[in-house]
Amino acid sequence: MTDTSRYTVDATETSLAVLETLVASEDPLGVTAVAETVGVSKGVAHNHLSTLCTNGYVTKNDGTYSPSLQLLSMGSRTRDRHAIYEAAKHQVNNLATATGETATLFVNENGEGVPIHIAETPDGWSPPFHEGSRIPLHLTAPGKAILSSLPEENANTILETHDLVSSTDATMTDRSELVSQLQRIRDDGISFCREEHYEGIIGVAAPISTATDTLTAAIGVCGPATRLNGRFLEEDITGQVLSTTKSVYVNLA
Amino acid sequence: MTDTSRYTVDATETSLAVLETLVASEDPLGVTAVAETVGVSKGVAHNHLSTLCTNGYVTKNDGTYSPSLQLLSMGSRTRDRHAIYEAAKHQVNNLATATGETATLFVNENGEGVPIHIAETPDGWSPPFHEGSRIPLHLTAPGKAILSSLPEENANTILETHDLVSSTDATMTDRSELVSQLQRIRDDGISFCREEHYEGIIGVAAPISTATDTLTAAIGVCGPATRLNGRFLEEDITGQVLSTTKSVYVNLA
DNA sequence: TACCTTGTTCTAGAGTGCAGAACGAACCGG
DNA sequence: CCGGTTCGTTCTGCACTCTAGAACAAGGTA
Repeated sequence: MTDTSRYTVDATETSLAVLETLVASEDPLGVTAVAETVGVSKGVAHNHLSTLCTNGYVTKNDGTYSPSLQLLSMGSRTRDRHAIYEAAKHQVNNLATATGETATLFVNENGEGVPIHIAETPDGWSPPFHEGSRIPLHLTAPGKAILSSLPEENANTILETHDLVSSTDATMTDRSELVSQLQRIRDDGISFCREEHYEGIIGVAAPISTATDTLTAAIGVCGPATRLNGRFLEEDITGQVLSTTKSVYVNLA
Repeated sequence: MTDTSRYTVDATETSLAVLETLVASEDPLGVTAVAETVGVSKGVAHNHLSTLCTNGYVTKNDGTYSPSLQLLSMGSRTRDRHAIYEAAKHQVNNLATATGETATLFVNENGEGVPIHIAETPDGWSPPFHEGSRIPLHLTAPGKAILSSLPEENANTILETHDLVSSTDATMTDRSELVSQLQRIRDDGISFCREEHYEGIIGVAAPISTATDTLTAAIGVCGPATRLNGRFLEEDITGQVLSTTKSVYVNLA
């Protein structure tokens, strides 16, 4: 008995597992492969796949199944619910163009950092996360910027419910050390990440100030340390991030 | 008995209806509102909502529910399955910058046109559709470009299974007329839309040629007729669309 | 305080989703 | 051309899950 909370719809969980299996796979999958991955019988996998199919979440080609772009539609609708996205996306694009580096817009969802816009440059480098990923707040520059600008009690509940999981050697796993760094971020208005999330990747970010406290988001720039080292200050990328967040603030008013 | 095909998982359909209700709503919804919209009892709505919640598809705040950015994550993963997206996104961005107008990348999914990338300009105008929407192929310039470049039998099955639904007065609802227009598009390599999808919006598009016939996609430019009229030829926006698709072709090789 | 209206929990039984087996089609090597 | 394998699909009956509806708790309002 998979008793997560007594009032859980098992069939739904099976369907979601099927869908996630398809999304996670590189290539289209057949019924048998899905059944094995999810751990159900072939017949059941078939029932769930055809249900997802008739509802438009999955497409079928030559007996193999793939997730459909309906997910993109719902995802983009969900992103549009965050007012900050419309208010900031062009400025984030401009930031990427001006710096020649990847610029990102992060929001806080349930105590985790989620990039809802990633503006890449045509140089071919892409960050190792994608739009919609959940990334622990303490791991990235935008995440720490968000943490630093949250009301203190909210930040504390987040730190209590989410472990400071380690991602690289540089990850900040000590809470008191993190708290003092957050204070420095509050003082300076700027947040840095030095390979704390991925080896070889560094970033800067600043929180987006808001009149009301309902919004919490941050804008950042990140890229390979080999290319970016020193440039945050030398080329004033830091200043560009700050003025971007300020112009978004004006845009919101 | 909702007998769509005898082997359908009803509980899954209920959960999907719940999720879609949340996505469609502007604001977070409570249990009662969801129950009414979906047409189930309060208790059942609650079960499905908490199932979606524990699985990360929905977030809960003060007793109201919203769709979560997990949908964006899965949507963006699904988009990344289309190799054309990586190959074309920067060129589409450049096209938008060069023309000062909205540029789009469409693919064909199950006989419908789906924009998987929309590059807007900072002028504030946004197209009335969003990434992931399904749009009948005959309604848009990119859609017709796709139809024209499909192998003839595939195009025919699409025209047989999808009605030429009317969207505006200008919509092409006559099949033979459409077929002859498609031939012209094949000859010219370029496709136009003159308010056939929405009043006041016009567009140009060209299909992306491919060595293998597996890919079918198109790149276009669209915007308000009041601003765009005449400029397709005068400013050679048409030529820019064409050279963009050519450079993507090279990029794919 | 009394009375709404929320969200949540509970229960019992109708009916549905489940495993597993059987079917048919496609493919492959001999 | 044919036995063997593997696939997707269909089938069946029973166990158990999901459902409706009622009851409960918690807030808000007058």
